[in-house]
Amino acid sequence: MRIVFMGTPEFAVPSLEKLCGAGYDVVGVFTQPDRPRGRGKKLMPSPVKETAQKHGIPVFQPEKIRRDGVEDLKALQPDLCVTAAFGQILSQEILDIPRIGTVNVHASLLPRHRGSAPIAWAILQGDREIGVTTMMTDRGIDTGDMLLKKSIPLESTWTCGEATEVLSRLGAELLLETVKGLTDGTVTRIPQDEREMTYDPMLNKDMGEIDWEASPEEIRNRIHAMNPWPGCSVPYEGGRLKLLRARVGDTPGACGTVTVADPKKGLQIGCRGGSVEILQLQAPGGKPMQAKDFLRGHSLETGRKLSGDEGI
RNA sequence: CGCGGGGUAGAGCAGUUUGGUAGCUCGUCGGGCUCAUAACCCGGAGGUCGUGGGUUCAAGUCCCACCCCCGCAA
Repeated sequence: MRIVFMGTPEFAVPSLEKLCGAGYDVVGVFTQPDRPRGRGKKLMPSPVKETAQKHGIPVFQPEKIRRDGVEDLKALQPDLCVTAAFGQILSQEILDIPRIGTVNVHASLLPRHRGSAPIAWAILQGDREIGVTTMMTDRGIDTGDMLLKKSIPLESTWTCGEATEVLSRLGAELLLETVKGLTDGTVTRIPQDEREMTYDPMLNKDMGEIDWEASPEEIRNRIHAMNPWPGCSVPYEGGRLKLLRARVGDTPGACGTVTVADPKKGLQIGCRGGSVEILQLQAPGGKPMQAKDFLRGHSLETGRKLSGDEGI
């Protein structure tokens, strides 16, 4: 079976690897064009491109596949297309090319969390379970019929980055099952219940703003959901102190004020109905570190307010 | 040449402007105190100050080059 894979970030890599490892004939890979990224503004290939090249698979990087990629895709004569966090919307013309159709790997339990940042939104909204769904891609955004679904409990310690890693592996397994089931006819298409669907917008920097009037759980969820991007931070000595990891604390105090700051006891900040303990943070110019390590070299006064422009 | 911050003991930092004995908090090791300790007291070990060169009587500090780490830009 001739498969064409479309994907871009790290999340899609295990799916591509699994297909190759299972012996499927991946005849081409579509991914986003190299973008200037990283320090020095160098042109960087996407993780999926690097993986494809490692396997010697031809790579196509149209700026807009529905405009510049149609002929290339037709020439590949795919039986099946697989998308995973590709980052481009497919036109009907594209969808009509593969004989069997196009399967998408989506990192949520559809119909909840349609959109491009499903994992972050699941964490942000306090979901107890997260998961992946494979589906037939159609012209809408994550609206197609579902094929297989797998869920796991969401650990309260997980950041979005960590959950993404776990789900990318789960998604790869599910994709393999789906492709198998699709070829031997054992999977069935299940329409999404539109009444239960939610569509979540892309993340932006403003979402890294912490409302200290929120509950400890809500604040922890936000910190974890925004890690690694866009990140939650508070003003600190002219820069920003990034808050990377947290848990519910045990030292209540006024919202947004430091209630504990000690190399041995850790760092806690008061919020509605309790406090949040900051476990891991990142100072300007520094690497991520444990909050207790940070406090060995920086002293924070208890009672200091860290909301607003003042910082800490 | 996109902009900026940084590299000093096991960890986190100060010291660099103005060159002159390597400091702080914590950890660690030994001793003491205590019913007890994330408590306290005493003592010790632990450092090529990122690398190479230069200036100087003298360089963590000034000059040049290089290496590495991090933030912003999605």
